[in-house]
Amino acid sequence: MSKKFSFEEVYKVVKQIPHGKVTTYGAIANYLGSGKSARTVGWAMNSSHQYNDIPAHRVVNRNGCLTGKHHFNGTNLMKQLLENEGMVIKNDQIVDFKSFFWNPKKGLK
DNA sequence: TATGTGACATCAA
DNA sequence: CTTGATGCCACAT
Repeated sequence: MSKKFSFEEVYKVVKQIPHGKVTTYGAIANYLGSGKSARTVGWAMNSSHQYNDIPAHRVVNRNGCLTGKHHFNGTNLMKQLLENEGMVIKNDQIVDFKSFFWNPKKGLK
């Protein structure tokens, strides 16, 4: 049941991420119907730079690693934002990531 | 129309 | 446990 999706769909989901929670590219892709298009989701984030309502810092890879921090303003901006949301970052990785994980299927229902 | 790309995910050794 | 290689899909040129 593979389904196609647009970047706009990705943005919509990312914008729905609750404060203090995070999700993964794969989860978004799976929620949109294409579990194998996680890369495309990441690419959508890349384009999200031209927007200002996309909390891309709440989207990380499956390991909870801040993969996209290099694409932010500098280096520690993403980390600061996540810490500001109430989580702890260690070695560019979210501590107890699964506890902060937010599933789009449950969140949006 | 075809080719290249990328902030991932998963498997094998 | 760590590292390397492969598959995958939507978008830009």
